[in-house]
Amino acid sequence: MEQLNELELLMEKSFGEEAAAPEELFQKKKEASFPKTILSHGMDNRYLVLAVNTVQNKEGNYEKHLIITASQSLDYKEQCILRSDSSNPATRQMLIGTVLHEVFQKAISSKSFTPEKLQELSCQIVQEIKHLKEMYRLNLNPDEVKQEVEEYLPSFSKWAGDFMHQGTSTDFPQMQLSLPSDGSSNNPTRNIEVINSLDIEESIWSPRFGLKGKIDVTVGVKIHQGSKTKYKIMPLELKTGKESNSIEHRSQVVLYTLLSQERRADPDAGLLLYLKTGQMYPVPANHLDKRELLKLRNQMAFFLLHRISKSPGKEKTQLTFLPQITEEEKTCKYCSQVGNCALYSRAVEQQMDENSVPVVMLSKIQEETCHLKLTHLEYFSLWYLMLTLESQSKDNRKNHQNIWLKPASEMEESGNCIGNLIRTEHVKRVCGGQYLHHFQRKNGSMPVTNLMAGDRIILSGEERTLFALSRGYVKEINMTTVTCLLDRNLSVLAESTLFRIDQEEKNCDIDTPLGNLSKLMENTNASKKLRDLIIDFREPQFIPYLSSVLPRDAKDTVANILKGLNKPQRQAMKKVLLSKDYTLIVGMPGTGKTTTICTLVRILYACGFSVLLTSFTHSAVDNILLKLAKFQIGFLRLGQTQKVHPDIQKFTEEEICRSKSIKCLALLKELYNCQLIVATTCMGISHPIFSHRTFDFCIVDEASQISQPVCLGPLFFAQRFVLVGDHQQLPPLVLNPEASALGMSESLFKRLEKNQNAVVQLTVQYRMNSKIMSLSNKLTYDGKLECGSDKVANAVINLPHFKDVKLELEFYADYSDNPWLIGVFEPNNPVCFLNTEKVPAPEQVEKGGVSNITEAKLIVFLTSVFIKAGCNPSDIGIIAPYRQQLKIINDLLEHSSVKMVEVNTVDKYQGRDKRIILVSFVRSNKDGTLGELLKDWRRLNVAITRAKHKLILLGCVSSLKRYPPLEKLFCYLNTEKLIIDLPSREHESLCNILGDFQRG
DNA sequence: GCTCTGCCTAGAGGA
Repeated sequence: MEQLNELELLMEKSFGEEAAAPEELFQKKKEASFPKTILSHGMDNRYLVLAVNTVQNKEGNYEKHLIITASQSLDYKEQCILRSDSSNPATRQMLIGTVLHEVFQKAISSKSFTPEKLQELSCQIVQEIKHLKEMYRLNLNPDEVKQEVEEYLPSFSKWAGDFMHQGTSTDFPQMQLSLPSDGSSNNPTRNIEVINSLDIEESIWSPRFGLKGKIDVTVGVKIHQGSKTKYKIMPLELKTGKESNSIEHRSQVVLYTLLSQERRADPDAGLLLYLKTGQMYPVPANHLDKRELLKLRNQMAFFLLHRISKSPGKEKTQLTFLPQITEEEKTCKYCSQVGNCALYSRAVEQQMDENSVPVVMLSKIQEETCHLKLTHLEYFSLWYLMLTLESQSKDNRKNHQNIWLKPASEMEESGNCIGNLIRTEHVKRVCGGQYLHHFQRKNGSMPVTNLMAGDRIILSGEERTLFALSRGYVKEINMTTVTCLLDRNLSVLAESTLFRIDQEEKNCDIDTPLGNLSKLMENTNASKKLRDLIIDFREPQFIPYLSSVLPRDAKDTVANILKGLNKPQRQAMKKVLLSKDYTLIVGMPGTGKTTTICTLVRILYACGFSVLLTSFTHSAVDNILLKLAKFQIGFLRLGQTQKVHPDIQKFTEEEICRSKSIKCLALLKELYNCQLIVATTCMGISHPIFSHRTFDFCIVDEASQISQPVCLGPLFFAQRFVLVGDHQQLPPLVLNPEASALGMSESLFKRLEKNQNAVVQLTVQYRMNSKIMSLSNKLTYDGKLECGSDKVANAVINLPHFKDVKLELEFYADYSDNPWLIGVFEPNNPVCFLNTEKVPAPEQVEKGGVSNITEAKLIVFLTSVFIKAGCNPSDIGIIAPYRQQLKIINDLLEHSSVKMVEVNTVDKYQGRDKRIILVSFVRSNKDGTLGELLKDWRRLNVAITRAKHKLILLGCVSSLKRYPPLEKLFCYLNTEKLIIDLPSREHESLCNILGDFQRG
């Protein structure tokens, strides 16, 4: 039964039929196995396999069903299901290994290895939520895990008794250890004494060797040789598996000695401790070994660095070949990456002949990939290439080298670093692996900085040797102190240590989308269905009659909920309920997407369906949940509590565990299984809940803004899915131009829209009045948008003091012959474009971005007038495509003491609205320079669909009409006579008025 | 040419 260890083991009582084994053979086996076997609980238990059946399960995966018995009389049998779970490489041994590491680390830190202490520690650690979560994932019984952990404990005590007792040098175990620094000395026998633990999980990055890692235990060791004693600080590596003292294990220790040199003197050697037996081996770090390991490291790095190449002559970028596939079948047999390796080889390298791949491996590749069509392989390689390109794009590769190379004082100028910090107050342990630290500037106050609460950071010492001590995030920052949650406790360092904090680079997560892509290619029913639908565009199917899906007792409730909806919304609900595969809901601007999703969830809930609710961002997920919470519908919100909306935090796993003080697996299971509705972001799908639960429906909001491999993630866990979005609004963000050209910004929503029978459009909108709505109807929606009611259609802005303001303005200047001001502020003119051509208002291009100071001044003037006329500042929104312009506008507003007016980019305003929107288009030049941003008609569509009652557009018509989308807009505005020219030098007179305004 | 959001992510063991 040895080989069962690598498989997920599931025991179920069963008295099912079994295939009979030949009687003779069976008798022999029975006699051979039973007499010697101890039939008890625990690790050494033995069973006899009576029959084996291979069965395909619901998900299409193959399982082995064994009938086994533990009794000689054969009257008590059990069924044992063996599942090879390739998508989930975590195993029981890994979990037990992790727990044992923690127990040992806690014991050595507290310098106590008494059986009582060890017992207490294992009890505590096994009960920690993070481990219970893994037990849930792996279907393990906590008692069994605890029992298995406890079997190691006597060896812990034995080890401590051998190496850590009080005594003379010769009392310690003798070991063969020749330290490289001793030269070729004669006698390699030493007595080894472990004094203490100096650090646990010490995290070291070594730019010098190009390595990083965490050292299990950093120990102080005395090496006795005769009367001589040497003191060394060494890495101690713990192993819980078989005592192999293998080349792999020893090499790992050698690498740790290299890391260790970044912080202190060369340890010359490290220690390898097998916790099963308490046996410890010294590992000398010989020069030649180090050199060979670094050579291997460099070969690996080479392949990782050159994942793509441009073929000579051609402009086309391609994925490069991976290192040659090994010829050893055995190595492949136990590799967790065989599937991916075969897939890459077949799809990317297209290696299908004996010249490029070892013959024995060809069949392996064939076996792993034969279920895939050419279209699937092409989809895989294209997305693999695009994801790789994107992950290598400039913004994602801001490397860590500055933290290492540049002093903090220099880095502070960028605003991403704070140096010269000392620790104040005590370090507070918040929970396992999170420590609250307070820092203060050693002399003086904090520098000007971009760092904000919630930012991920890297903490280093000012000294180079203390590079990247810990990672974490900023909890709070003010003029005098920074509070950080760090993954390590820094109180082990001297109090006078000077620290620096650097903002962590954004490393784009390529693992999740790649993992999803790989999963899409798996030979399971769920993946096959998604491949059919997504790659091969199989037509989505629908059930003809609602009666077959609606439970009778839910009909009234559903009918009631439907009452509150408009016609297209009801159609959407119906379509979803009838769907067997998927539905796409197009939510045009202002059509109540969030309300529609909320209603959809309520209906599905009433029917007893389970729903997985997701979106790319936390805020989009919470928007729906905030509405849902009002209807007394229960749900579980997964994800980090600190990222969740404060009103939703009480629904997070962490909060529920805390408030109900959940400390056992049974309660955790109940928590995971009790809600029909589970909500999380698309990236949150590695949660253990998804290794057991599937859902009737998966709803993805903002789907038109999510890239395909990310959007795919949650879809694996549901029978059918609903994508909600609008591809006429902004697409997924892609940084790399080549990836973008290859089609990376096409969302799954856009791709599947080809199947029109799956699409429902929400066309009735409740945001814009009819004049504002007409713009995007002409520009993008072909007149499909309609107002929800006359009230919506005719709504205008209310400016109670406008008459007074008008009088005041006329006091300064005569506007009778150029009444543009009235044109702008008149509530019955909901749309106008102010042309700055004659002013003029030229743009400024700097390295930080594009801006337009004249436009900014005009915008601020208009805003001030709206407020003076009685408009609530929080009803006004200012939009510009460029960050630099926002900065200038914000500065001017602050100068004019205008508060509560929200200034943001077009991209950030997607999904939001305001009563009044002012748009500054910024671009204005004579040389014809065009930026990329305004070329995208979807960005323009978003910009002009945010205002409810009044939309003021500001820019230079002659420059802007070079952009096709804007040209189309001007064409319409012209026919409606909505473009107003500003007179020459108008901004100067207005600025004077503004000054008087504020004084008055 | 200037738009930016998700991820706790190194190592826990197998042979």
